[in-house]
Amino acid sequence: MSLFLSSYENRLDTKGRISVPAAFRASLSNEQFAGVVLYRSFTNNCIEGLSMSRMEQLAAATDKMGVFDGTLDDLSAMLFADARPLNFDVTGRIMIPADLLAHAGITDRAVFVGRGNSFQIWNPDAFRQTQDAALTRLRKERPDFKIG
Amino acid sequence: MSLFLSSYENRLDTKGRISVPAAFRASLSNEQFAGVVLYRSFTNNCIEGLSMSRMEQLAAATDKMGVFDGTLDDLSAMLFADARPLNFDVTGRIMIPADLLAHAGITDRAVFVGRGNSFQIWNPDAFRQTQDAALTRLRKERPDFKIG
DNA sequence: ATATATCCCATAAAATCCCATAACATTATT
DNA sequence: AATAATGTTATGGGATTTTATGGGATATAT
Repeated sequence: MSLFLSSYENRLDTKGRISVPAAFRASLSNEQFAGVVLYRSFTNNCIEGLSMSRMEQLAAATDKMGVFDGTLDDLSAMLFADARPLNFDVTGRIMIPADLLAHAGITDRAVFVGRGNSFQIWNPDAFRQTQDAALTRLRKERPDFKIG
Repeated sequence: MSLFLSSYENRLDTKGRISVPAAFRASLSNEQFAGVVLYRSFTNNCIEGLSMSRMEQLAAATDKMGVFDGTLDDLSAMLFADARPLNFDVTGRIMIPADLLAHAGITDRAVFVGRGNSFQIWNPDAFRQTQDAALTRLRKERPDFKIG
């Protein structure tokens, strides 16, 4: 599975459509389902994005351990209930549902943010703030960190 | 995995392209992805460079934390969001994005600096200064240390 | 019927391909 | 040792393709 890397800011048009970055589409090119799965982040004011196959992988994983873990069960139930499969149109755009946009505070612009095996969609300003905060936190907590 | 060694100064052309040193390309020749991954150094005014396979290793390491608990490490989150996968063109050049160039203060020339498993890209003058400073510091801290 | 979504095509900007040439280094030749 | 020959690498620039975005027309649903 190829990774989602980097960040791309795109704009929503008057019809509410937005291009999924070409690089992300490339990461999804071997997928059965030509599109993405989105859901509201539990932890941030942003939208979480996955490939359909990763969604299936999650279902399999919860299946295995889920029955005994109440919290996990709740989480995955929520996730599956909230998840929206969205097809690309011919030019690689999607229409993000209004409630997801509201949850992320997105109006006319959005940043697609790579997270390795998944990605997020943010309001550009909110994202910058969160990034700055994370960097500050990192510098404080481990001033000597290296990427090895 | 082969190493990145030595330093090479190359120039950016009018389109912003720059040749990745042939020796570095050779180190990457058995990679799936024909290119490099660049990101802004957290600690220096320079650009960090990695192979894609190294990026994938990192993703695999952080993946266990996963989707449900949302605890993807600050560090890896920042890294994935900032990392730019850049393909070589036919002659082994890449286009370094403008924000990375700005971060490193690079305009028309850049030095590729081997760092073993990774490499860095510097403004030539900034690199020389940093090198000199490091040498002075070393001499002071260990007066008995010999240069070669 | 009215709103909502999908298909289709158009366009400008940016990235990439492709070929040509210049610089360099290495080897061979006198 | 000096010079010529060769192959590799770096750089330059025109042509082509990709990508993001816009909008009209057609379909679908409430």
